[in-house]
Amino acid sequence: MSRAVAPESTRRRHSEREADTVQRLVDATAEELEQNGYEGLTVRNVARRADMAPATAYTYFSSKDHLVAEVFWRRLDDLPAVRVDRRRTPAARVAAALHDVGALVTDEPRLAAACTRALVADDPDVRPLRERIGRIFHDRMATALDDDATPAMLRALDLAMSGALISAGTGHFPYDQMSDRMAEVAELVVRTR
Amino acid sequence: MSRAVAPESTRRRHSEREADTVQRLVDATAEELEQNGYEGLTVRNVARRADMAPATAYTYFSSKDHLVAEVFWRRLDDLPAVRVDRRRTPAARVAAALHDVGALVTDEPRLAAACTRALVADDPDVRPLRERIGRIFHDRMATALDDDATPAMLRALDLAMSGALISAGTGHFPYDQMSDRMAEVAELVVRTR
DNA sequence: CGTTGTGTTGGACACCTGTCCAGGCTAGTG
DNA sequence: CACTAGCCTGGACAGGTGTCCAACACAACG
Repeated sequence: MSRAVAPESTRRRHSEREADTVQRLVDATAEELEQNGYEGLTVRNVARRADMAPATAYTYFSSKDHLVAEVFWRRLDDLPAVRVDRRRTPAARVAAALHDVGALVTDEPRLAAACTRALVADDPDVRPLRERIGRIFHDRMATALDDDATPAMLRALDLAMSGALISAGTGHFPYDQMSDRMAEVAELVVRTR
Repeated sequence: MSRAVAPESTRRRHSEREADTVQRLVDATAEELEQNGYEGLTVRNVARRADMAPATAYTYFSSKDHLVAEVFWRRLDDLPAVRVDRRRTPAARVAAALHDVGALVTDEPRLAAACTRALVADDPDVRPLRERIGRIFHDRMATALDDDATPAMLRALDLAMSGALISAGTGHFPYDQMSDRMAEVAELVVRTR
């Protein structure tokens, strides 16, 4: 990973200068989100915080949802790789693989809650980010389970993971329970063949 | 169920006349959604279609999300009750219980897709509807499984169901696969004790 | 037959959204 | 040093959002 090779999430390719502009926007979004949450978030506010004209922000991001999705994706992409301890049960390995994700959403609940909204947006620029994010979760769980998993198990875990993010994001349960809940699902879903 | 006793989803209690106004709004929302989808949906458009002033619509519904959530909830609430055939496997019973839900979202994909967005809104008027809708799914699955289910299994299925709705709603798979996918999850999750 | 209460109305409000584009600034090249 | 790309800017645009409120219509009641 990651920032070294220019990421392709935004609307255009990046020169060094542009990459910096994008980075400033990403940082400003995270700050704005932390302080004022999704409701307070405005592309124009973010631009002001990043000290640039709104039109510039719109050059790189098509909407606030795009901005939020990008921030979340970068956070996830920066997470340390999954390390698999094969002595543990499959459920424990899933929980471990999702531990960092759980910590992330627990640490930045407003970012996480914002994603609940942003990731379902049908802005065409959000879709690829949604897919990448889904793939990150999928790959973490697949890695954790390695050959204890069948495709059907992974499909079940993928569904549960989306559900967990949404449920926590809408306040159904606290973010810090997320990896435990997923462990519970894994417990039921996975068995050695 | 249902419409006979005034439902409490909307902002205010209803006289007969008000209940009629609300019903017109609900119908207009469904039509508007079917024809123009969520993006084209505007409280003012819905009001125009229902042949009333926008201010009137806002008296009963706080936002388009509230409108959409209400429509979906009414559709679900009107579904025939779950009938349990105990000779079938638990997974088959879950699939059967969700069959009507699958048919609903397959028949009205634009309504379903709109819900993907509307139900995560943090409009305070949406929350109770989100909860009721969650409860409908939960109860259908709990009824289908009866005492083959543990609380942990139901929690897992609840997560998977939210995930399924979101995944289908964002185009990850078609709505007509929803109950099959849930059957697959149930297959993994449920076993007799 | 008036009065009262309930529901509806239209229009103004402040603010947000995403788009557009002519013009300005600046770094790097020749 | 002058010039040209490349990037940024400011401001205007048409639309949408949700709120408010004074005025209105009309049924039901006494």
